[in-house]
Formats: sequence, structure tokens, C-alpha cells
Amino acid sequence: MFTFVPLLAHNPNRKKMVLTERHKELIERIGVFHEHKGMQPLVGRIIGLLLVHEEGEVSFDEIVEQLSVSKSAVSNALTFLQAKGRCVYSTRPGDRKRYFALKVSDWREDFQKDLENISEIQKFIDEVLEIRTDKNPEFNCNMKDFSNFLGFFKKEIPALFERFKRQQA
Amino acid sequence: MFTFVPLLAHNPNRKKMVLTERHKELIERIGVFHEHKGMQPLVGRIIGLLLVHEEGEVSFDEIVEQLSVSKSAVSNALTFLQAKGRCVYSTRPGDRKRYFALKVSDWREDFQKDLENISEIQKFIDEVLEIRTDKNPEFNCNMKDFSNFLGFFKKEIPALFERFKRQQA
DNA sequence: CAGTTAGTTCTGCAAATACAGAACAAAGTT
DNA sequence: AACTTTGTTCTGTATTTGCAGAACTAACTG
Repeated sequence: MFTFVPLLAHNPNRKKMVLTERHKELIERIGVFHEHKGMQPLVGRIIGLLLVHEEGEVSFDEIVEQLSVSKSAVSNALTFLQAKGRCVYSTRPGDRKRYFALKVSDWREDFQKDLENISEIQKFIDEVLEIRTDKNPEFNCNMKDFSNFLGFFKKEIPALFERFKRQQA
Repeated sequence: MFTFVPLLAHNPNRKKMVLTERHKELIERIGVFHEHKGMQPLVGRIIGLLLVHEEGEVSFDEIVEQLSVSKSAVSNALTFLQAKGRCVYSTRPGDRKRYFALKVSDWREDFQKDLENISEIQKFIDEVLEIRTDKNPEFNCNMKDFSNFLGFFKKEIPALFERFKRQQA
């Protein structure tokens, strides 16, 4: 009699990756880097793990084990990362686990968003200029210069990406 | 008999500026903007106040009054801003007060620093690439692309400033 | 030298954060 | 139907943060 053994079900070849000290240390550094950007510690560590993990995709419970944190913390952190669009999961037939991965392919968009976010300060500068008296013309002038530059900068971003593409080809 | 009254001492013309609702609301918004960048709340509010204040320079105790916070909080926040090089104070002959101002004139440097900070992620990407196996070539390839772009971007920054200057003239 | 001004440093606390652990839910397995 | 797997949500708590208030310092003032 034959017993059905599903072929890819819960792939037995997929073992927990062994992280060297170098891996762990790099994950920590990537973690604090992201903490400084305002993310919560675990979120940064998870980004680190997903970056250095050879598969690119890591299961929920491997994240729990590799970072030795609670399931609840991982669940919340992953929800956050997915909400921010920085992370997605996929599943395999016959395997109920979720495999999480960074959206590295979207780095262009992400970076562009970061740049636009930086220049968001322009809106404030312009509001400030609107409201200011002309008691301190030099101050106002410096602000106006900065605003002009930010406008220029924003306009230049697409061209920058264009030039990169051409230079690549 | 004559009594000596110092002319500029503790300038009686300098009154506390009256902040309208619009001023106050803008200060708050500038505050939360900076909070999101990782600064502590009061630091962001002070930046806002120094931006909208018509004099550009604001005394320690006017900051205390306008933002209704304690001296200690203001003292710490200003120490922080000065350490970061975003703020300086000047004094007047015959007046012991310190007048604090943003270094708006340095916006070029500041912005450049911000940009370089963004691309600091490149260091991590490169370390990650060094350590990764080639089990997932597509992932690696995307990362390499991103790293290349960041390198390109950093190189382009000075030229960007140059073009702005020419376009201004 | 007692009193004022201008600001700093120290101490303590209220609120927010980041996480653990337990209870829970949903789906599959035996 | 009981049990297991894979996560989510809820509750409690240790830690950190951000500030107030008091004590302190340094310099000037009368």
C-alpha cells in the first residue's frame, strides 16, 4: 500500500539558516540604524534579518527563533512593516507558514519617497515666509533661497533617476 | 546730578512678540514634523518658534514663556540644538540674556548632510552583499542595483548644488 | 554682602514605549 | 471530537522618555 507524501509540503530541505557572529552583529547594526530613523527596535532587527538571510524569505517562527523574541512582538512588527509597504509574505501549497520578504525590488520608489519626504520641509518654509514680517530681511532671504533650492531639487529628482538608468545601460 | 542709564542695556523696545493662533498652530506642526524625524517634542517646537519669530533671535526666557515650558526643558533642548550645530546664541553689550537663533544660513550644509545620511544605508547594503551567499541571485542583483544607485546619487549631489547656483544667477 | 538675574544641573515622576506571556482564533490533522 | 500548527489580540509590566520643580551656580546690583 502506498502512503501519500506531499512533495513540496512543508519542504523538509528548508532548515533554519545558521547565522554567524558576523550576521548577528550586522543585524544589530542595521537595527540601530533604523531605530535612529524612528522605528521600533524589533522592526529594525527584522529588516536586518530579512536582508542577510540567504533565502530572502523567512518564516514567522524562524524570525521568532533567530531574534529570540516573542510571537506577539514579531506579529506586531510584521503588521507594521506590511502596512508601510516594506514587506510582503508569500505561501507555498501544502504549507501553512508565511514566508516574509522585503520588497527590495521597490527600492527606487522607496528612495524617491524618502527624498520627497525630506523636501516636505519646503511646505513649512513657505508657510513661515507667508506669515513673517519683514523685520529681518536677511533671515527671510535665506529662507527664500532654501525654499527655491528645495523646489529645484524636487524637480530634478526624476531626471536624476533617468541619468542613472542611461548610465547603467 | 545725572544718573547713568545704559542706552542699549536690556533694550526696552524689545517686547515679547505676540503670536497669533496661526503662528502657534504652525509651530505645533513644525514640531510634530521634527518629532517624526526622531527629535524630542520640545526641540521641534523651539525650531518652529525660532522660524516664525519676526526677530529671528529669541531670548531664553521668551522661549520659556511662549512655549509655556520649564527652564530646565528649554536649557536641555537648546544644549542639544547647539550640539547639533543647528542653533547659536549671541549677546548684547549690557545685556546678560542670550538670544538664540537658527543657523538658517547653513541650510545648504544641513541639507547635504541629510542627503548623505540617507545614503548611509549604502554601507549596510554593501556589507550585506559581501556576506550573502548566491542562493538568491535576483535578491542580490536588486541589492547591487540599489547600491550602485546610491553611489551614483552621492556623486551627483555636488553637481546638483552647482546647477542650482548657475540657474540662480 | 544680601538680593536679583539668567541659566544649568539634579531629582523625581507621569506617560509612553516595547515587549513578554497568556488567552484566543482559525485551519488542518488524527 | 481532541489535538496541533500558525499566527493574532489582549493584558500586564519593565524600561525609557520628556518634562517639572527645586536646588544650585555665576555674575551682576545696590
